[in-house]
Amino acid sequence: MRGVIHGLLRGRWRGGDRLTEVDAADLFKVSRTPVREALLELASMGIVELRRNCGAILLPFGEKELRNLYAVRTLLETEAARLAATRMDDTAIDQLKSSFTALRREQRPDADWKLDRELHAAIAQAADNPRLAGEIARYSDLVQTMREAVGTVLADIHSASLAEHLRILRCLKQRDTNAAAEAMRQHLAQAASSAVAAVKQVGKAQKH
Amino acid sequence: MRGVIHGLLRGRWRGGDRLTEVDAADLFKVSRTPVREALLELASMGIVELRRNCGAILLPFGEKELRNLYAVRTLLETEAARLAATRMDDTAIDQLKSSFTALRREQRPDADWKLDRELHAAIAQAADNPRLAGEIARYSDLVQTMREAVGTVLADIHSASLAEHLRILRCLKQRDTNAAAEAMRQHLAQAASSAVAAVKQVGKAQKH
DNA sequence: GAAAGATAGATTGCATACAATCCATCAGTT
DNA sequence: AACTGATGGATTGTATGCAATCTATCTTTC
Repeated sequence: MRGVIHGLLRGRWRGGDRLTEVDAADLFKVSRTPVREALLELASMGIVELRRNCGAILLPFGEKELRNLYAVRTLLETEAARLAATRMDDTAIDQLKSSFTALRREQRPDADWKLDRELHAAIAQAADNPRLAGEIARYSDLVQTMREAVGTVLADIHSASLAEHLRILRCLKQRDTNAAAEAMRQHLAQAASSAVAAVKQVGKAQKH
Repeated sequence: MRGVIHGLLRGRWRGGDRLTEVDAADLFKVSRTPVREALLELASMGIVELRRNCGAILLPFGEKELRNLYAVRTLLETEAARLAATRMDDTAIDQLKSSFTALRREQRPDADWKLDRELHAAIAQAADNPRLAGEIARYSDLVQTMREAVGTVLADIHSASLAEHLRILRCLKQRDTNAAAEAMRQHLAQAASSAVAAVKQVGKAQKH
């Protein structure tokens, strides 16, 4: 039950909090079985640590952890961008480019994330390495999960992202591998900074 | 039940084979519950694909998939080596070096893999990014699982690995980030070639 | 003959009960 | 007073039954 996963985090569990299977089951009005599977998935995503007969403890998630996460994500996605620069076909690039320019006209903030995810997925796909694409998708899901867990503060994509996206697409179109990788790196650095800022804001809010 | 995971593969399931939960449960004389969790873990490792009401299908695993896997692994581990070159402390490096030279004298082939895993784990640890270390451990486990699944053919570590290990340690000691990353890359390239050769051998053997 | 619908079988998703394991506390002994 | 062993509570690991869902085949209708 995927809802359980998000639910587990939407509440404000602080890092180090301990949650047993029965507690979680009671909390979400389901049996232990789906909770158990949800916890296993959360553990595989590195969000909780499962300790035998001790319950699941929610790992701390602050600036340091966020930067570590984005470090790995950057590693994966810059490589994908590098590979995509030689392998992605022009029609896919043009299609995405027009999607982004269309988005700019419409000004729909909620569609930003969707298109962002589409771009990253398309690049991962073009890298022609399903395993790499799978890892990228995993991290995309992870970020999405954390975003929902932290709340709406992270909902706004940073304003410069559109320009960054277009720059990535331009590099891909020009078949410039190094430039594409660098553009992706900078895009993710911006995203990381934005996420860190949001987490800090939430941290402050929780103290009040 | 981790035994189930290995057992699922130790048999010769060819890529595309379909296995339902009840079949697996009967096969290993356990109930569906642990089988289910094992399949979920296998799916998270990208070894099987879970299709609703269709059973788990074992993904094909040939040369292409192996090279894709090692491409991701190389990405993770070269970065770890790069980071470790500046952060790993001398005592840890020296300790590993002496372990390897001691191993050379003893000539115990079964201890090779263990020490190899220790080296990679130590470097991952030294990178000071628990998430990166976690991913590296995940891939180490994955390779180990595949190794056991394919059989004893992959059991022999390639002969040049000792020299490669020592070279990595030398680069780390010299705090040469680029050299350490390059040494790790070459080491993994060798390992990949060795694994590919073994898989091909098994493929031939299965045809007879 | 082809397509749409129904029906039966198969398969997974969830709930509950039970067994095994672990941890902490407390009593007893030196 | 410190250490060892036992005991009870808590927590996870596993088994089993039932409900929901999907797939494939067969039937019916046009």
